[in-house]
Amino acid sequence: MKAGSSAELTGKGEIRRKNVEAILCAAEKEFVKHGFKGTTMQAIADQAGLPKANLHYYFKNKHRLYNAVLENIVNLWKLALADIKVDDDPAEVLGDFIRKKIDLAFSRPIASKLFALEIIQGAPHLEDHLRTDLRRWVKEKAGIITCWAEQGKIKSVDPVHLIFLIWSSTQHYADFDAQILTITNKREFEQEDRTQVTEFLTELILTGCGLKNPRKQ
Amino acid sequence: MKAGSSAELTGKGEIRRKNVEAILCAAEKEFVKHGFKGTTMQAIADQAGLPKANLHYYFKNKHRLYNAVLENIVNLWKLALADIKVDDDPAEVLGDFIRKKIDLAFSRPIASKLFALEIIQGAPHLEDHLRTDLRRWVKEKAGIITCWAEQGKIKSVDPVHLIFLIWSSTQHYADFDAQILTITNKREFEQEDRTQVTEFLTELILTGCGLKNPRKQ
DNA sequence: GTCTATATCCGGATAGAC
DNA sequence: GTCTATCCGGATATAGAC
Repeated sequence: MKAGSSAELTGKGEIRRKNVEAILCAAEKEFVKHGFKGTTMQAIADQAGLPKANLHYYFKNKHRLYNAVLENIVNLWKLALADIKVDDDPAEVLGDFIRKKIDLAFSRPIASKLFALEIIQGAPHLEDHLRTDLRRWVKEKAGIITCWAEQGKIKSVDPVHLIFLIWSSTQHYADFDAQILTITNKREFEQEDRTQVTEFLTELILTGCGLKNPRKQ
Repeated sequence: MKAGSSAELTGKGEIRRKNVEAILCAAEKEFVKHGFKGTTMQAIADQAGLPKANLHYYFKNKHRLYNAVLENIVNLWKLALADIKVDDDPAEVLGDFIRKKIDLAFSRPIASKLFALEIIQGAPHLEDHLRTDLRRWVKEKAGIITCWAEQGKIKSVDPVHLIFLIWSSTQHYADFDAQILTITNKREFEQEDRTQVTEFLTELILTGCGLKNPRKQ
């Protein structure tokens, strides 16, 4: 059968898609556990249930595979960067932002961890994204928060540190889950925990900004 | 000359102390950059300015060396766990705690990062510390915060999540420094940044707890 | 106590059979 | 398109000279 044929329903494209998916998923897990250098192609192959040579067939080398994993994660992040306008209500917007970040942390903890790992190790593969996309976004949003302060809609707080606070406090539940679960003596998070964290952070941060939580009572 | 002799002023103990110190310091840096598996003894030796075989002389193997590094870090953490009493003033105590954590983050960023790395990767070497020391500490302190709430000294917030919030928001400045510096377009933190972060977090978190910042104006 | 030289093993990558 | 067998560089650890 010739390569590239699309005669069959479950054609080669389908197998490829499934294999690539399995490899990316396995790679994410392994890279989090042992970092880029510490992860072996063999371990990823085992996780994915494929022979090692197939990984090289689909991705050429370890670096390309790693970059593919990271790219997926950066895209997730971009989706979570809410679009805020000056006319919006501060309490609503900040609340939404907190909720969105918590959802990401609880639904994709491994992606969150790999992102954190990269930053901790000096962001060697993410420098571009940080310097362009993220920096622009922070500048824009900080400007809007400053406007709100000038209009008396929000207490005058440093907007950039406020953004960092929301990032750090929400991401913590993904990155440090091992610590949190051990300390609270749980095996894994439940829906209840997610709700509780959302309420706690929304309430405390909004109050800290001199805002009223619109969802409270 | 016999081993164990202490005849000389700069005796063998002194050389040992200096070498061990250099190795531990170099190891901390390398382990953060590449994780446990990804770090090579050769890289640590180069960093420390010693031949590789000396590392094995002082530490026997890679695992022992890693554990020695971690032990130092856990001790740092224990020192930062403030001792709180029910009769203390909540605003003073929480402010002190925030300040202490920020000082640790800014003065020992690499130690902070290695600790974070361990937790993110599932805390394989720290489980004991988390389950015993840390869990006990959190339980105790949470109890005190609950007492404060019952006495009306502080708004009724979830004490455990409040502790996590202080940990995450302060540690963020060490662990994510690459992201923060890139976004704010700086080369490194200055004393001014440290002060600003302290004031921002103290003010926002205390306000969020319904407390007045005793150091403000 | 220090360091060179080396034994042994493992990981990334590929050649080539199927 | 898939997988086995293999090459080669590099890592841990140690033996043994100094």
